Amino acid sequence: MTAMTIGRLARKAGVGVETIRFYERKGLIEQPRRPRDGGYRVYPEETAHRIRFIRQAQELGFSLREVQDLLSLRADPESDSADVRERAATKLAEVKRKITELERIRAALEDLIAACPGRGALRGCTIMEALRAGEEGREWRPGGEGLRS
Amino acid sequence: MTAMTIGRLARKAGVGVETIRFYERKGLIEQPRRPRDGGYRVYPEETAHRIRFIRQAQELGFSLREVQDLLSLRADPESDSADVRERAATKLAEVKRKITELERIRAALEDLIAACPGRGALRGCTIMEALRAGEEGREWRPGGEGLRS
DNA sequence: CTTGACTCCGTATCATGGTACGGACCGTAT
DNA sequence: ATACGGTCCGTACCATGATACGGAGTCAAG
Repeated sequence: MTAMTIGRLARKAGVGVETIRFYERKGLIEQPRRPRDGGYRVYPEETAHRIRFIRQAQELGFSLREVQDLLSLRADPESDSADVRERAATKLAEVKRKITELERIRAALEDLIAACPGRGALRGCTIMEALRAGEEGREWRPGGEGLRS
Repeated sequence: MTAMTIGRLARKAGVGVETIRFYERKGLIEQPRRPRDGGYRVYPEETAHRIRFIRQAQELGFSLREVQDLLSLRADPESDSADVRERAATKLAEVKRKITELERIRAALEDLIAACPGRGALRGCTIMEALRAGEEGREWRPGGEGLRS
C-alpha cells in the first residue's frame, strides 16, 4: 500500500522528519490520527503542498504564527465571515506592501546593474544610493559631495 | 551641536540602541570612529536609512547575512564589476521570484475574499484551495473529494 | 517469526536575531 | 565642580525555528 508515512512525506515536501513533527506540535498541520493508537502517522497527499506553502511563506518573511493565521483563513458558513474577510483583507494589505517594497528593491537592483557597469559612480552604485535616487526626482543630483570635473 | 549619538539614531531609525550595536558587531553598519578614542559614536545621517532598509529587507525574508550581501553590492572601478553584476543579478532573480510568489498569494487572498463571502464553499475557501484552484485551469473542479465530513 | 528500516516520543541542543544588565566612563547643563 | 543622563563594553539571557538523540515500539519482507 505504501502509505504516506512521515518519512515519505518529508522527502516529498523537502523537509526533515523532525520538522514535520515540529509543525504538528505548533498546530501548523493537523496530527493525522493513526489507525490504531500506537501505530504510525498516515498523511493525506495535500499535506506536502501545505508544508511547501509554509516554507514559501517563511521565505517571504512570515513567521510561523503568521503562516498559521494565513492557513486558518476559512470562509464558509461555519465561520464568522465578517471576521474572516477582515483578517484576509489585513493579510492582503500586508502582502501588497511587501510586493511594493520588493518592487523598489528590484528597481534599485536594475538601476545598479544598468547604471554602473562600465565607468564608475556617476549614479547610485550601491543599493542605498539607488534607492535614494528613486525616492523623489529621477535625476541624480550631485549635491554637496562632488568635485565636478 | 546635538551630534547624532547612538540613542538619537535609534529613535530615528525605530530600533533599540542595543540593536545598533548588534548590527555593528555583525558588520551591517560601519562602526563610526569616535572623535577621540573613548568618546561616543557619532553617525552620519544616512545610517538611519540604512537601518530602516535592513529592517525592511528582513521583513521580506532576507537574513542578516543576505542583507549584508545586498548592501555590499558596489559597482565602481574599485570592484570586480563582473562579480558585482553577477551577484546583483542573482539577488535580482531572487527578488523577482519572491514577487511572483507574493502575487500568487495575493491572488489567492483576493479569490478567498471575493468567492466566499455570502454562501459557502463553492470555490476554494481556504488559502490552500485558492492556490490549487489557480494552479492550472481557472475552474474549480469538485473532484474526488466530494463531501467532506 | 526474525530482521532491519522506519517511527514514536520526550528532551536536549543548535543558529539566528536580538534584548537586558551592570559597572565604569563621557559630556553637558546648572 | 558636580550632577545626571547617555554611552561604553562584555557578557548573559531570550524567543523562534528548527535539528539531534536515544531507547522503545511498529511493520513489512524474507
